[in-house]
Amino acid sequence: MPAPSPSAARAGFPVSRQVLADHVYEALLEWLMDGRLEPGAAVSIDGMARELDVSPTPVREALARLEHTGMVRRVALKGYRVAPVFTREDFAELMEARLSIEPVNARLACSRMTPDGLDALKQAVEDLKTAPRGGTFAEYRSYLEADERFHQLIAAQANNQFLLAAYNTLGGQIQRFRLFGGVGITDAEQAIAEHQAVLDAMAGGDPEKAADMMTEHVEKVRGRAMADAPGD
Amino acid sequence: MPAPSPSAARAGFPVSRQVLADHVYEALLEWLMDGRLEPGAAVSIDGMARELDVSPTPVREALARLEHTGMVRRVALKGYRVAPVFTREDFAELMEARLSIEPVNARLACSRMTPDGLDALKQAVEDLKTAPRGGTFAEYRSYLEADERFHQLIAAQANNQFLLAAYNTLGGQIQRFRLFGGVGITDAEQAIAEHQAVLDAMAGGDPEKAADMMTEHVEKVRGRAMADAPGD
DNA sequence: GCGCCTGCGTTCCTATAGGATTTGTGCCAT
DNA sequence: ATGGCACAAATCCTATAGGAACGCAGGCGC
Repeated sequence: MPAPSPSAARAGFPVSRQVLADHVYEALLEWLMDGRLEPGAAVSIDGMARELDVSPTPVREALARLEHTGMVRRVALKGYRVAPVFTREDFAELMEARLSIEPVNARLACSRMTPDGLDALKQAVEDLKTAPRGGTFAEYRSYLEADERFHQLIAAQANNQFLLAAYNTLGGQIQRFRLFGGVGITDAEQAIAEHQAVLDAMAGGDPEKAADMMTEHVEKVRGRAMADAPGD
Repeated sequence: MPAPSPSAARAGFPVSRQVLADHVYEALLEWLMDGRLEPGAAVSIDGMARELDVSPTPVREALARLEHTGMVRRVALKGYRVAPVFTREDFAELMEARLSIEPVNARLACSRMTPDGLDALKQAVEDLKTAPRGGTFAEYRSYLEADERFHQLIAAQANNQFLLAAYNTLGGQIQRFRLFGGVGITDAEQAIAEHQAVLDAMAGGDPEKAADMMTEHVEKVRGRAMADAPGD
């Protein structure tokens, strides 16, 4: 159907070309990560195909991949739904998992840090500080993005493909919780200070301290969230 | 005609029915896990469809899910291949990741252990002891299966969906390494003793010791494997 | 001989069609 | 009024067809 551009043979196509299913995957992931698809909502294959103006086949493939991230769930012969909102137990489990992985990432990232990596981290913290944190979602969206980016960069700098994959799975869930956890951004000052503490330890080249600061950060995030949202 | 028996009206159909793509997924996973599909081998969509006597569509869906486990890799417009053999660095990274997750699993599993769970663990260790460890693959296949099962059970008993998901991703890679790491089973006696030590700590209800024993086990596995397979 | 290109088979990728299943609605019997 | 059945629409699931890209072999020019 997109006959006008049958091939990416134009100058400088990406090193690895993408197919339709990849674009669908990215579109769905973006919609999940920025709240356009709400927890519990049905994700119809045919419906998505109509909306994206593609056939159901690539949508099916993209959803099959997304299922493995835990962000959508499938019931045979019934279809896909966005994973439901976190319960209090889910959140506790997520934080427990973060506590077992992120401090390790921080320690490894610190000992293997590159100058570029450190710059990127500094930029993320800077973005956190300058990001608006107003009431509407569109406002503090960039704040959440910078938060997620900070942790993702550390996982990447740890230079371990398996830990990175494990974190990325968690990261999607964390971001979904940030969006739908019920609480807005009520702890920006403290969170920024904790991020800064991690960054300082990294810049100082102290792996153990970086790990400790990360542990402290995640524990405090857990404490604040559990206090803010006692319901459920 | 009062024929209200759609199809699954047989006695006790599974709570969640399966579709073709699920069967294809399981078949491929089994072939990957028992060595029938060797690292680097091409996994043709059409070819698999012919072999399994289904259309390419469910095969494509199954492979899309498998890609996210890291056991197969996809190159756009070129197809899927079984992930290549582990390099020495890959193995080191895998063990590093295990060391950050499995001791935590062991600690949590110990404090949350159920009697049934403990029985299953005991059975796994028993199976390890009695499994043949002869030279041919078919011989020590059950040994590898019991090994993987032991660790998987602990991850399940930890009662944390995220840690379980993280472990399962690692577990597939671990099993693939056990199969294709180049070394057969040269350390059964020591490995069994280490498993027994973990089990004893679990049975004794000492979470910290369980975690320590697990750490020790993984570290020793790493040490033995690095010594056995110095190449690469 | 070496490099390039041209043709062909294989494979991937997307769209489409049709069967199977679930869900929602309305009617009928109790 | 309530429960159950039948019918209809929407959706999922699988198969199939055809276009597009890749890999390879063979031939041509240098």
